[in-house]
Amino acid sequence: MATDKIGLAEEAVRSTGARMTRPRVMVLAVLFAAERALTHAEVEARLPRAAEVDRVTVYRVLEWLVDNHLAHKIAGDDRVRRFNAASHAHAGPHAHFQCSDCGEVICLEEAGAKPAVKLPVGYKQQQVELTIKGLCAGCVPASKPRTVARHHH
Amino acid sequence: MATDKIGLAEEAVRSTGARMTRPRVMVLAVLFAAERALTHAEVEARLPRAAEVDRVTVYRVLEWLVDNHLAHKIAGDDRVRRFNAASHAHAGPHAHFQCSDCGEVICLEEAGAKPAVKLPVGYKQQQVELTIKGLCAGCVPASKPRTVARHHH
DNA sequence: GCCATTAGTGCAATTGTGTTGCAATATTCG
DNA sequence: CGAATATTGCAACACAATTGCACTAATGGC
Ligand SMILES: [Mn+2]
Ligand SMILES: [Mn+2]
Ligand SMILES: [Zn+2]
Ligand SMILES: [Zn+2]
Repeated sequence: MATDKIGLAEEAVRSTGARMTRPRVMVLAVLFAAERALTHAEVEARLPRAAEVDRVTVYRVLEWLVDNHLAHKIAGDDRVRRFNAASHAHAGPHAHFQCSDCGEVICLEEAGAKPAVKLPVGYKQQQVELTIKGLCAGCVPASKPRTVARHHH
Repeated sequence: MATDKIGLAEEAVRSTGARMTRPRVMVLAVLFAAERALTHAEVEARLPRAAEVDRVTVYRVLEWLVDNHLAHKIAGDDRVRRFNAASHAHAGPHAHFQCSDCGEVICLEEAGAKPAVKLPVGYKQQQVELTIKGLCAGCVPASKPRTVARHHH
């Protein structure tokens, strides 16, 4: 499943200078192999049975990956955090899409520059986040009879 | 506290055509009187003692206000939802600021147009959200000795 | 104004995601 | 190898939000 990403993950973890542990490598490999942002539960589900990583450890590893710039975290409307490997494709700042039905999150390429906004005096800007909300392909009500089953919920 | 807003709130609730109830009026009045987006807990705390609205009802009323376009909901990084009355000032789409320390959310005027983004085929855009993250005036580490106590947490 | 209809509410229990404390384990470095 | 200590596993916890259901009250017709 994420087997071919393990080498990459090991290298990435080693590059931080911190200890290289199985949970860190396996979780990052799962993120590398993912086509979209994953929730904690999804990461856990995608870990190979043999990996056996504790729930709490997965939480801590995900946090650690974000702190070490190996992943980024997206806070969704549904109170669930989703994580993406910080790959080359999405190295810089970029926009996100979130499905308002199933919660799916994907990274987007950004066309123009982000608009400037004026903050009240004393406020300090750190980061600008642009999120498109809408329906993913799986959640758009089909005009023609549906062939695929609705994914989650 | 929110006494002078009650009339406005009554009118707004009535305008939806749905039943006018004390919880709806009181909660909306609290939002009208607020200078920033409020969490459920903050709304509850600002309701006059005499109002006596159940916790769950406050949740349901807030949701109802959003569905009826009398308020809008902002999902923060801290997994807490915040609500703002949909006043004239912030009738249209606008950006938000969220403090990454205390979680405070305020509405912002937007300067330029929102940048266009291209969605994958089959995806449908509903809404664009722009959020500035940073530190609010109360949370910016003071260069000069602090006089005001750190607000919340 | 009274009453029937039913939308809205209160209360208790429950869910779901994420956190904390602490003892046990495993990585790294000399 | 063995010490130092970063990381993990486990259990308990925190807390916003949701659900089920019986009870209450707003509304509209009479
Ligand atoms: Mn991303
Ligand atoms: Mn707003
Ligand atoms: Zn979807
Ligand atoms: Zn703040």
